[in-house]
This record gives sequence, C-alpha cells and structure tokens, in this order.
Amino acid sequence: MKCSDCKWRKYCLPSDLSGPSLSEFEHIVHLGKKFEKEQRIYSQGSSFRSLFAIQSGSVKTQYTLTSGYTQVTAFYYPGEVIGLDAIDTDKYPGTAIALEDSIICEIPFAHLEQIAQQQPILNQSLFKLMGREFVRDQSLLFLLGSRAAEERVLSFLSSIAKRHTIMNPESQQLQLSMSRTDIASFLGISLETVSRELTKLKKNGWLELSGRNVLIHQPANFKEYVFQLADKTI
Amino acid sequence: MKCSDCKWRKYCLPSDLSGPSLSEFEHIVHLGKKFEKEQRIYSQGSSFRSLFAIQSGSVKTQYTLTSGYTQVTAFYYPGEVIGLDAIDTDKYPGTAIALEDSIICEIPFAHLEQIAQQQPILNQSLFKLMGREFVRDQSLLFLLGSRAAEERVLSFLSSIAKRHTIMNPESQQLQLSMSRTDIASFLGISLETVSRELTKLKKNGWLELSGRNVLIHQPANFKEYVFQLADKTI
DNA sequence: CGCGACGTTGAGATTCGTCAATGATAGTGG
DNA sequence: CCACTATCATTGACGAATCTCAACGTCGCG
Repeated sequence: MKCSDCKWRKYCLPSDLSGPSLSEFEHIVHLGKKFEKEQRIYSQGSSFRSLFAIQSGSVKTQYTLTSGYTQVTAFYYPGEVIGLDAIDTDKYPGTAIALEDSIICEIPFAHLEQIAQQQPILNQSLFKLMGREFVRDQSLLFLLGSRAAEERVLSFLSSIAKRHTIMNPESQQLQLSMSRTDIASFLGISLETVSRELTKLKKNGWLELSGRNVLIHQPANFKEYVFQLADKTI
Repeated sequence: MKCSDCKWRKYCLPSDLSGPSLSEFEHIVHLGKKFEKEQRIYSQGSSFRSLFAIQSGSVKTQYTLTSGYTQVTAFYYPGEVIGLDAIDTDKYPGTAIALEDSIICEIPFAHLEQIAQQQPILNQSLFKLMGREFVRDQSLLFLLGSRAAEERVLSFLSSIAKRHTIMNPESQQLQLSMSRTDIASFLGISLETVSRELTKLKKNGWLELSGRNVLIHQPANFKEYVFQLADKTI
C-alpha cells in the first residue's frame, strides 16, 4: 500500500507532502514490511540505517544496560515513527519489538536526508516529527516524576485509550497488546502493583477488565478523573 | 564573542561548520546575550522564535501543568542547546530559567531553517543535535523508571560531574547551581530524600559536601560505584 | 487435556514521603 | 561591617505506599 492510500498519512512523516514530492518520498520507502509478534524491527547497537513508520499493529522499544537490566521506554501505534533516537550516534540505542503481527514501513535515513534537503516541506515535517517526539518524552518525564502508582497506571490507560480512539472511533473496547510486565517496566513500578491498580479501577466501576481487554465505562468521566488526578499532558 | 572563538563550538550546533558557512551562521545568531540569575530565557506558552545555546552559566527547564504543579525536566550547561521541544507546536512547552548569571546565544529558528535548507552540513548537525536530545531524554526516562532514590541521586551527580569534567578538566571541585528543591523536582523524589542521600554518600566517604559544593573523592571508584548501581547512560 | 506462561491476590518488610523542628547561608539595610 | 531576616538545607519521627516473596488462578496453545 502506498502512502497516498494510507489511513494514517496525516499523522505520519509525509503528512504535508503531495503530488510529485509524495511520489518521490514513496519511492525511497520500503512499504508495508511484515513483522511477526515478538520479532525485532531493529536491535540495540546495530547500525542505524532507517526510521520505521508503523502502519498497523504495535511496537515496544526497550533499552538494556550492560548490567543486563532491561526497561521498556515506549509503546508505538500506527502513524508513529520509531528510530529517531539513533540519529545522533549511528547506532540504535535501543531495541524495537513488535507486540503483535504488524506492518511497518522502512524509511532509509540517508535517502530521507537527501530528499529532505531538496524539499523544504519534508525537512520541516521531519523537524516537527522530532519536536513531537520531544513533547511525548516530556509528558512521560512528567508522568514518571510523580511517584504515585495510581497516577502512572491512569496516565498509561489514558494515553492508550486516546490513541485507540483516534484509530477506532467506533469501538470503545480496547485490547492491550503488551503484557503486565511490559506495562510495569514502562511505568517503573512492579507488575503486581499494575495488576492491583487495574483491579482497583475495575472494582471502583471505572472500567471492565478481563486480561488484556479493557472497556472504559464513561470515557468522559474517566478522562476528567485522570485529568484531576494525573494529567501530565503538557 | 563569535562562534569561531567559542570554547564550546565543537559541542554546539555549528560544530561541523567552517569558513563561509560558519560566517553565515554567525550572521543570524544573536551572540552572547546576558541573563541574570533567575531570569527567564523563554516562558511556557510564548511563541517559539529561537533556539538558545548556552555559552556560560547554567539553565533549568521546567513545565507547569494547568493544575499548577511544576516540574524541572532538565539542566543545561555550556555547548547545549535549548528550545528544541518547541519546534512542533510553535509555542515553548516549558520555561527556561537561568540558574546563575549566564551568557546565552539566541538562534532564530526561521533563519536557521532557511540556511539549513541550503547547507546540508548544518541540517545534519541540527538532526544530530535533536537526536542527542532524544538520547538524553531516554536516559532520563530510564533513570526515572527505577524507583530507588539512591540511584537517582547518583545518576544525577554522575551526569553533572561528567559535564563538569569536560568543561573544567583541571578542577574536581564542583559547585551545583541548582537548589535541593530543583534536584528533587528533577529526580521525582522529595527534597528531604535528596538531602538524606547526599548526606549518606558523604558519610560513606564518597564525597565532600558543603551546601552546593561537592568534591568527589575518587572519581574512578565513584564512577564504578554508580555504574554498578545505577548506570542509566545508554 | 495438560502444560507453561501470564495474571491475580495476600502478607510482611522496606523505602520513601510528610510533617515538624533545627541549623546554615546569603542577601539586605542600617 | 554587622546584625537581621528570608531562604535554603539538614535531621528526626512517623505513617503510608509499594516492593518482594509466595501461593494460587487463568488462559491459550500444542
């Protein structure tokens, strides 16, 4: 599938391109590569060649220290671009792993830089994309700055729900693609605490919960609750 | 003072420029503006016009939520560039405040984009600069992902010491320019805990400590200790 | 149907935050 | 130059939140 036909183009890198400049962009991209669940999109330490744009599915990125300690640093959904953190060092500083069977477009960075140099609009889009990633990171820093487990879990749910709504406006039911362990690692709390907080939300009537299936009862009220307690959106 | 004479050029945005392209860059930069301690370099919500490069002194960035809750998100030292997180939104999402009397160069972003479009090297430097900022954010996320206060304080000290050593290779004595409150906010722990952890390090003989003056006794051993316990450097 | 991975729940131990009092430091004005 | 004051930093006691360890459920896949 070409970018011009992609549902998520307006959220993706070629958002502002059209006509011949879009064709040129499509020309350098390896579109729609398939990745299976658990498969790596890139690995920590390997040479940086490409950015990757999610077309369908979901991805986690994780970093492993020399000590062996591993931490999940982000979850990504369609329209989002991963690999930006490799630009400085020419190596991927982390590993990206598909959380489910996913379709992902590979954007060779050297080519991208070349054509961006000739297309101011693309260059700007790239800057904006990176800027957006900063804002995302800042939100996350905020989230982790507080120590309250409930806030962390709420922010996580809220973030996932928001993105789910953009992708599936018709369906309230959302299915988490990541394990409790992944969530815990991402939020910097123990997996037991994640489980307990989710159970608490369920008991208090905020949502239905069965394994990885989540249904938020009154999204508007829920959002208000999150906002009061834990809105880390800048 | 011009970039060509600046000690920190190789760490700064024009690192790879020379000759006429460097002159052109210098031409658009407002060099060496003075900011007093506590003075704002830019404010949250105001229009994004420029990036700022620290020439001397130090800066903190902080974000304030609608609830009024404020959090310090980074400390910056000479050679480092701030304001990158505003590129996406055209507003500064946070506030930057000088921690001491500082000299800072203003880089109007519209001009920068223009000349970067003609100078691939500068464009690449800008990408790299942003990439470096991602790595920094990731490191911080990693740090905050762990809950141990000792690790957080150690990582903070280690980060400051590393930058201090680059700037002042001859002196081991470092003077923190930020308050305990700022450190606590940045690390996501209470200021009392910061104080207690620092005192603990002092009692265990790792460093000398008097107010904001810190002297790390055996930097090599200290680094090893940090590495074992808390190395979040990716 | 059984096994293994994933998720939930419970109890005790630990860490850290909060509140509060005390001590040090720097900036201000007499 | 010194005293005064406001801000900043340290220290202690207590309680709450979360981690760890452990047992028990549950789900999906072969």
